[in-house]
Amino acid sequence: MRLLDRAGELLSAEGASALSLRRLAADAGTSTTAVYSLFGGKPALVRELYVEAFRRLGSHLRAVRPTGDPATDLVALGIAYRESARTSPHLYGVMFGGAIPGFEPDDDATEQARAALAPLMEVITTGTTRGVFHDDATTMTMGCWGIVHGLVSLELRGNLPPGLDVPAMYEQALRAHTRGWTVAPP
Amino acid sequence: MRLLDRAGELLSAEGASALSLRRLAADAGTSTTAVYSLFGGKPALVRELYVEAFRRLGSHLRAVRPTGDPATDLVALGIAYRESARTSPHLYGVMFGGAIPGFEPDDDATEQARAALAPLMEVITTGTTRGVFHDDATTMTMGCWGIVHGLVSLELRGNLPPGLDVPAMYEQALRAHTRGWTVAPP
DNA sequence: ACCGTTCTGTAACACTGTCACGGTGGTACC
DNA sequence: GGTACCACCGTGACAGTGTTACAGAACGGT
Repeated sequence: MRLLDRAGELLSAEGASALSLRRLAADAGTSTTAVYSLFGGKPALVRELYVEAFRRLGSHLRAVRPTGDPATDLVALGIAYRESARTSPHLYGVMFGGAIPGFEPDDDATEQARAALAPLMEVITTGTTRGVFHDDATTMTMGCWGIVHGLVSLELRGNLPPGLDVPAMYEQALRAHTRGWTVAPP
Repeated sequence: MRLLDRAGELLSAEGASALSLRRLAADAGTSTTAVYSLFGGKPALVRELYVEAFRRLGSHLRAVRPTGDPATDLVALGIAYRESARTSPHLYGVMFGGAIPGFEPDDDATEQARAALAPLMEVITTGTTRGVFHDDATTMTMGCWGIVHGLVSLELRGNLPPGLDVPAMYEQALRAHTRGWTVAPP
């Protein structure tokens, strides 16, 4: 599907506001109607980009091989998450930022989005069964996703203070966060 | 300024896509040109909403009185942050979600945004001087902002799994996170 | 009273997403 | 081979959007 590929390129290169149906149709050598007959409208086309972006994120996360130590695996997963987001920030904006107005992911799409976090969930469950982590696995998974997504989102939007060594701060924050789940709650 | 108030109401009530200059001008009993003579365009008007939203967030955070224990203060600040975001999710989308296309905060606006986190920074610096926390204060502040913003953002976008007890999970994640900064790194 | 500045409204321009209409291509069936 | 069907496509229109040039209107200073 050339339309979808070109849409991804256009989005990654020039942002969400450059992704117009007319421009997309002209670049793909077709007309705007093709988007409606093939997908059903612009939100439906963006939905495909949405699930494709999460699929790509999932494969990035699946590429980190567990070392056996869940704590270091968590940090490695977080770094892979950040790298995946930084390779195409506009795609990350589609995933979480509501970059395209009028697009809200349906339940099936959000389910596929959550499925991208399977490697994270696996590392955490093995950690809890081994007694390295002490809390509920789902709760801890959300905590890890939260800090990773939060820091990446703040970085991409320019909310971090200028002159900050982001990779060092990021890794340090990830280490501290995982440390918080390894010690037993009082 | 009636235009600004109405813009905030319109945004909070019906979302970013309902905030059109014509609708706004008709509601305020004026014309779209007023937005250009008074602000300089729609992005400039949204900029005012942006700094106002962060001012409101800052006052919410400043309303929590420190108890003397930095760890519990951090959790209280996180809960206040979440409540402030949930009272007007669309405003939160303007702050972080890029809800209005074409609006990017300038350096001055992002500086005012960062200033809203002053209460968080204060609690952390007092914690580090007392020896409760062991890392760099700025790094830890970003970590706290990251997990809080990340979890709130995921919740507002519907990315958390259905049926999850969000307040309980949120507080537990915050406690684990602060615990990670209280123990000394190995 | 005059002028200059500032604000306002009207109307237009260049866009956008969306859809009804007519046509075109390929495929399945007799 | 001929034909009916159906999915797809392009043209053109409609209703919106942000933006701005231009013509008045209100205001204050000289």
